Amino acid sequence: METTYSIADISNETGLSIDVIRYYERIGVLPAVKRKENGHRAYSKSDLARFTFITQLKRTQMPLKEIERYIRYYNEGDFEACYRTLHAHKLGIERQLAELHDILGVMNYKLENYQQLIQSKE
Amino acid sequence: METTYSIADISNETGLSIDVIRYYERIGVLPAVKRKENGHRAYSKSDLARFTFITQLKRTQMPLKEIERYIRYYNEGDFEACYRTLHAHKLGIERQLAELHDILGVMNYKLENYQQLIQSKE
DNA sequence: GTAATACCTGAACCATGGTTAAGGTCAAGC
DNA sequence: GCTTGACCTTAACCATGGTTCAGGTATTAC
Repeated sequence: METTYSIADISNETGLSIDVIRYYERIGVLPAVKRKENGHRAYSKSDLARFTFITQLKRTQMPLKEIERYIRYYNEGDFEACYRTLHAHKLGIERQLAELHDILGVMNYKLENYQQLIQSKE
Repeated sequence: METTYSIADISNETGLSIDVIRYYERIGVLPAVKRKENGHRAYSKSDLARFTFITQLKRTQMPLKEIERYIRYYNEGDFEACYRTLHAHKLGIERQLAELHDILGVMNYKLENYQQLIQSKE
């Protein structure tokens, strides 16, 4: 009664294209998984959970190399390294959030200027 | 009494490397500026202000092509297009902020797990 | 005069993150 | 038995965003 997922299922769940999933596996970002007799990849539930988290890391602009390193630490059981990597990355995201927030302010100011410019021309 | 800035000054103010400034000029992202008699670029105060804003856009991951398009609209006096471009981009940033925020939540959860794992091993 | 500094140009090179193409296997439905 | 669909592999190709190199000019400092 083991549920397995095809590569297309994983693509649907994670939003990655099928080609990208194979590419990530090739470069070591997504771990290789079991195959069915016909050679097709058969993903387990825990594979899916892992992949979901990895794609979340990717959405935060974590470079593939760093994701790969993180995965490696995890596979080696070096959870302190996992912690450190994740924590450092989190600080980076927080800095980025703060910066984006500031820039939004600048953009709002510019947008107002443009609005006035446009209205005064009508 | 016109203040001008060298390319090194602009590099210091914007955080872009000198090479990148020349590269951006080449691909049309940063407008070309006046030269001194010796051929060196002489940036004005308004150039600096523009470049600062452009580098802010870049920090929000706006692609160089889109920045270039925005600059073009501006030079053509098409402020409505400027407005639209900026506004659309702003919505994108807001979506990204929301997503990053969610993922931070996931990361905090993971970090806690790792902490417990690490402490239980000590 | 010569060295160091600051800039200039054009062109080659590079890293990252994919995408596409060519050719093949396997199972299901008609 | 043949087409369709889902998957497979290897390898070439591509876009973006730079970086580096080679060779040259002008200014200042000694």
